[in-house]
Amino acid sequence: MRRMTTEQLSPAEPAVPTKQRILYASAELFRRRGYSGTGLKQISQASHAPFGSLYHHFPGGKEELGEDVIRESGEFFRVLVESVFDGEPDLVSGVRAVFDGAAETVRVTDFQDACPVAVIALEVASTNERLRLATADVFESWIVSATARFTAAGFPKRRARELALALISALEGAFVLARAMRDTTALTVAGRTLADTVERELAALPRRS
Amino acid sequence: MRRMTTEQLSPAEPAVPTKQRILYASAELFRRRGYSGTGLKQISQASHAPFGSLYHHFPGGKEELGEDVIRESGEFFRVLVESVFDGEPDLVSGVRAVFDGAAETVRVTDFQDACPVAVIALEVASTNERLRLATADVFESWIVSATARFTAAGFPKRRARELALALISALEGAFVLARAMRDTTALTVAGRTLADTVERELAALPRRS
DNA sequence: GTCTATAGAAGGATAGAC
DNA sequence: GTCTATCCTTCTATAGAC
Repeated sequence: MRRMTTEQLSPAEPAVPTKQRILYASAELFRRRGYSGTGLKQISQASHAPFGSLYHHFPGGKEELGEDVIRESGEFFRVLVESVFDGEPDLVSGVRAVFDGAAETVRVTDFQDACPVAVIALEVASTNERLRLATADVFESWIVSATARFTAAGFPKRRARELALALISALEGAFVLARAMRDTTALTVAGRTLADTVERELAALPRRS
Repeated sequence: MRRMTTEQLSPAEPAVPTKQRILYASAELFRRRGYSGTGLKQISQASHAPFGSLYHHFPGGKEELGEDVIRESGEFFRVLVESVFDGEPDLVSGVRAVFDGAAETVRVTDFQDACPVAVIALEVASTNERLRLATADVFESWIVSATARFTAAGFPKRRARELALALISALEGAFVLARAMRDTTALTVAGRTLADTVERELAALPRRS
């Protein structure tokens, strides 16, 4: 599967528009050092963009940049996870593949990368309503996306959304543990546990006509 | 149950030793504004301690203070969760009570408080080895604590630890979602999902002699 | 739209009087 | 142990030349 990182999208090549370079570099820095822990000068340097360009492309300053990073990263990961699901024969193996893919990614990046949405969500949920709302919107879009998978597999809508919530919760939480402990076991175990639940409930579902 | 917050432990009363006031105020600020997002001058102000006292009690500066906050908060929450478990008649209702208690807490604090350990873990796991190690130690202590509960209920040690990992992952992840979305559903759903898994596996366990 | 320079505030840290 | 004053760096943001 594709690696769950945006690293390869932050080149110094002039072919990539300045605004995109800034966005990608910001996402990389935010997910590793946090939102508060990342300075605009660092972003300017990492994106090979002069400092003034940041305020040209993001007149709202760091906050606007943060919001754009959240929303773009959210979209990126939603598409990525959907592609992982699409590459699997059924829902249960799809769930396993998502967690195993995440485990592989954190291992390959030497436990450097976290989910930028979760990092910012934890940091600013209490203090910055604009960014909090952006993270909430992203989580909701992920939930809607996953819920559709579960309903398509036969779950009633209500239960499908609950399982989507449980999936994303487990994934984000296991990410935190795996990175802190430098051990991917939390991710693989969380994935298998949830996959087992889905499999069992799926088998107990009444047959569709 | 007791509220999952240290708020009440950060009084201005001179009866509380300065060092403790600093620790409590730091924990409060870190969990709401993050580690990088909290300044030492803020801590000095919130703890009603002169700035110099910070470096008197924590010669290692912000990093030492951060480590102490992680380890003390970790111990605090471990004891708190154990007391919740002890107040329930069995393991399954204990699991539910922990998640429901967490949901109640975030609701009561108006979604202000996160888990300080998770916040710092996400922020600094890649950039500060000392703090990363402290968060890893805390997570490990939680896992050990939860594993003991599961083994006592009859699970084999290997599976007990897996369930402990799944529990803490789900709890931390649901915390992130609940706070960002200002909705405790993620916590209650994650708790119920995990409790169901535990209940089912418990029933399938061979009877103990 | 690119880039430099700098303002003004806040950051962590230290020295030293009391 | 308490508290004030200050140092130097870094932060976000802005002004303005090109």
